[in-house]
Amino acid sequence: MANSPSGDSAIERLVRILETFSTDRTVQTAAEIGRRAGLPSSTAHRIVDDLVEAGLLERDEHHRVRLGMRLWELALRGSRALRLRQAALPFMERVQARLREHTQLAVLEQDEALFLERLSSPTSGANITRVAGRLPLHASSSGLVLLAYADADVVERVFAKPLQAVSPETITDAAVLRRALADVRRRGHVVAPGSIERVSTGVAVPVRDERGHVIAALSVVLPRDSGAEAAAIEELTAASAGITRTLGRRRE
Amino acid sequence: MANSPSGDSAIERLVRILETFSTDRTVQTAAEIGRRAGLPSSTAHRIVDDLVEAGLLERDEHHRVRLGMRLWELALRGSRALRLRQAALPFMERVQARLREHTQLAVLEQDEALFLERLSSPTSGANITRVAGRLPLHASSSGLVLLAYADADVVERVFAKPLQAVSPETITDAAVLRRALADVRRRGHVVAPGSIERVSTGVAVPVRDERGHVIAALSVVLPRDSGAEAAAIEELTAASAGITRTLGRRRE
DNA sequence: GGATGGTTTCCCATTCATCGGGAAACAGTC
DNA sequence: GACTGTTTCCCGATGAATGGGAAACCATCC
Repeated sequence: MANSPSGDSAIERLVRILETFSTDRTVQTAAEIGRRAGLPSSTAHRIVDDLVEAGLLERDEHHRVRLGMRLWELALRGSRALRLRQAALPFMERVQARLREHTQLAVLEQDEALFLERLSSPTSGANITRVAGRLPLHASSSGLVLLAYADADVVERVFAKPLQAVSPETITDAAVLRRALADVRRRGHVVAPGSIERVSTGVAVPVRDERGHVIAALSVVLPRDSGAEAAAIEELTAASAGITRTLGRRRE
Repeated sequence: MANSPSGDSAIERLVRILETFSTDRTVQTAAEIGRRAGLPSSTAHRIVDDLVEAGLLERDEHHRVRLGMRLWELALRGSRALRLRQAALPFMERVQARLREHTQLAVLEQDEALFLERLSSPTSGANITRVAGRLPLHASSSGLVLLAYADADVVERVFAKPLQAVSPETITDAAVLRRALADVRRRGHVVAPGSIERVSTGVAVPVRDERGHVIAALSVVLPRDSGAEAAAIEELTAASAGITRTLGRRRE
């Protein structure tokens, strides 16, 4: 942009604006967006107007603004996320039907676990993960799986920073984490009690594409001492294989 | 932009670029994007680079480019589409489990029916709708429902243009369409045989938000003469009510 | 091997769209 | 009605984005 002392491109700016939205902040005024994105009020207004014009944002009855369906549509058409989600959903449903616990699909994105889909259990409690939400790689069963099969540079970056504790039982020691990752690779699954919440255990397995690359993690959250770990591993492994098979078949 | 004879804003341009992607065109070269979006090659390359930098696009092994997970994430956080989809999914699953036919959720977006979710039937045939796909309002059962409860200006715009036939049985006569819409409002559902495919019948009902506004259409696609219409209407109506109830409960 | 069609990268002078300060109109709210 | 926050408008200066062109880079095919 001309005359932008902030020194960022138009696109970075757009991303910053979109980032001001979140699950618990779905509507805001143009001024709020400006403040959060570090933009002068008049600039923020102009850009927001443009975005509304283009359909990426929508106005509600109070002239406030929220993410538009058109953005959703543009982001999904032909996205990897959609294809993977479509392939995975039927199998996730089966897992959910059998185990009746939170069932989740996550991918590695910018050194974090990004959750593409979740089927919630009506019985079981808190929802720690959310669709389009993120968790650190070392602090969730899905993350551990993704990290275990991740490229070397990702692993390096994760170990370069201190391992933040999410719960009292999060792995924060690098050596312990390395052993855990080796374990995942050896066993092909992970059982992580209390890594996020003390009362629950995450069980996760890798999901591979048609060429054998790990592209996602499939997981369930069990109550801490349900004793259902073995059954969960079995269900998840079967589902994972099914997803891979589906991905192999071109065009659903 | 400085020096842009095309006379369009940076955002329109971005939208045009994103629009070059589709379900059957998920990866392309920067040059292809430029051509499709009507941009000079050097400009296209620069913008694509920026988008990759920002994570909105991703490169594959051949330096070609596709929609990025980050875009997906940004588009979903707090979007209306996500919330609605989340609320609807369990009910859609139930419908699908009972009827074993394609089950779909669509919203009105820019005078067309935009499909937010679909659960496919393993038994039943072709997939006419796709997640993030669109259909004309007058040529699908979902569309008819959405149109029946749409704002006057939408209706006006639809009737302003000639009604394109999608299949031999698509409603193309304005008077017939008006009667059909009145029917939908009176009955609270629609049964549309052959509007898209000769061999199938669409059955759709409106989905209302907590305040009673119609915000979506829920539909199933039945084989033409299955005789399951009545059962479908009943299932869909129950599901629709369930979705409304779920939406009423704040924060899932 | 080398010729070919396409893609990508780099360079650079021009230009006009973007930026943002400020002030006034416009809500909502207490 | 006074107040606080939001939105809309205006406008001059600035420099970032533009796009033409040429060269480097790849595949692929003959």
